[in-house]
Amino acid sequence: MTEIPFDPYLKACPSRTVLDRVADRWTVLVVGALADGPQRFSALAQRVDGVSQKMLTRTLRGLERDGLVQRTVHAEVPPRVEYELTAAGHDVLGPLQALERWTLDHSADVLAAREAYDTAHATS
Amino acid sequence: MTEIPFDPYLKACPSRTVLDRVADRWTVLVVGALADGPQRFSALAQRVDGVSQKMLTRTLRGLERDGLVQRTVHAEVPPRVEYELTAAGHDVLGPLQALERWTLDHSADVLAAREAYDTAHATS
DNA sequence: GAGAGTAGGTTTCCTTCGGAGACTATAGGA
DNA sequence: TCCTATAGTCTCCGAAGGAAACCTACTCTC
Repeated sequence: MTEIPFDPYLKACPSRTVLDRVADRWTVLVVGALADGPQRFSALAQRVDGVSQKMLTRTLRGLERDGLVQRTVHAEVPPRVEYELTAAGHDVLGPLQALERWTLDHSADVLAAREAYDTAHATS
Repeated sequence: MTEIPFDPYLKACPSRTVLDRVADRWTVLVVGALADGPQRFSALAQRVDGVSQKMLTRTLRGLERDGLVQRTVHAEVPPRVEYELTAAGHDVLGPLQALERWTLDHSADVLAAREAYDTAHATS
């Protein structure tokens, strides 16, 4: 088989577009929110505070397109749509939750560093 | 001590801004490029193909402000500036490289899923 | 049978972000 | 005197993201 060395450091490499999907703030939060199991659109909108409907829709569509999320429409009234992680989606959960955990563990440090930096670089 | 439960799922939580820094495509690539050791600005610009000078500068400044990168100016002519990861920067390297590795390992699957999706949803 | 409610979007408008490319400061060398 | 090299900054413009109104389909209430 042909050896295609994916390299996201190259602008033109398709893997760059994959990285773009995954290294995104809404992706991290939405996939993280789906870790507990299937969720409805409105439940996700509540859980991921501050996401606009447009961006939630776009993020979910993107994840569905990339095979990370399964979208299921239940033909009821009012309609019910459920999103859940696919096998590939569970795969990416590991790295993304690692990122999320790092954020939790180091937020205090980072915020302190910011304050120190801003103090040191204040327009005197 | 006061218990401040950081939660990036909340819009107003400061940890959201930390996640924004770290869940960013340029951050992933720049920190990844610094994994091999100190790098000069121009070396980073070459390694991270497609990054504009503006975004490279902004990303590095942000990482410096957050205490993840150390910036060292050598007073020479022409000037020489070196960037290297701090201890905290090495900490975040783990999750970020995990993401990068996932991207490498799953790009083919994701690209295939995209093609399948686009075929299925083509405007007929 | 007119109007309201509900879920999951889509559309519109406006602000902000990101990219391309020109411009800057500095000092040694031709 | 002019050129070069480095690490940026500045300016302009198009694209992305956020807020909020609108849409659809059906069902329930009055």
